[in-house]
Amino acid sequence: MTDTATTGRALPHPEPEEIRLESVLHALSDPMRLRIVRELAADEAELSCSHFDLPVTKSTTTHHFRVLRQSGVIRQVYQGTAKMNGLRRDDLDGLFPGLLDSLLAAADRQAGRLGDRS
Amino acid sequence: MTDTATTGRALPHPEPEEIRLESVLHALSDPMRLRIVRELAADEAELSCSHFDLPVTKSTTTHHFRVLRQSGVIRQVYQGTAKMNGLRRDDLDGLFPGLLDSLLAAADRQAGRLGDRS
DNA sequence: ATCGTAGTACGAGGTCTATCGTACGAGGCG
DNA sequence: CGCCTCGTACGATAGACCTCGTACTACGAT
Repeated sequence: MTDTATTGRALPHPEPEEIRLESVLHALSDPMRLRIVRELAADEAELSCSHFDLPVTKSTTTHHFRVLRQSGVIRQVYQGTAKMNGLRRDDLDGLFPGLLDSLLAAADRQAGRLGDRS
Repeated sequence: MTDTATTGRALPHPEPEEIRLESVLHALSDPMRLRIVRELAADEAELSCSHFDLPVTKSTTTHHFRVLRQSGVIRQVYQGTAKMNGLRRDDLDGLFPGLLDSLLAAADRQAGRLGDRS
């Protein structure tokens, strides 16, 4: 009641020890999902799914967010009808120190090189 | 003639500027290929395909090495009937500084955590 | 020249993936 | 309540991917 948290029910997330590097890399190997993660990292805040303006349908968007969540890259929480998404920075840094930053830096670098102005 | 290099013909490799982060991540998201890359990094030398004792057939092995080469992760050179494989450390470090080391460290960490003794 | 070894090519099978469309559920707001 | 928005679920489709087996090439050694 005095809880500021979620209204809806919970979503299944992998425990840190269940997160597999291969799954994380696979999740990030899709351009759409890498783009989502970059935006999430840039804003440094929880963002709703609808905040993203992806060139795919809603169904496909749901699919990509689910892949990211099930691989352990993001955390999703219902907040009313919206679903807030946040990077699992702490968990990933604990498991693979420095990896996330390197990946994000690599993505930034490539985006700059290719002229994909953020 | 005074060339110490290859006997056979050349294999197509992507130029550094053609290497895409997504392709690299996809290449490394397969357990068999990640294993190959880890061995390659550990030995710090060029290894022949047959040096690897993978639990798949020769055809499949060829396939995985091709994926790694085409994504820009390894360099392959014919040397007689053997094909020598080497990590493209310099090119990758130039494109994505620190990424390869982070990835290898992450893989090592996970292998240790899961008891996959090297 | 003959054989053996290293690796390729090609095709097939089965699985997984990305995408879509439509129909549905849950929550906020008039 | 009725409606709109956010997101899900399910089914379908087309393409990619991993795996294999068999037939083949290239090189080196006997």
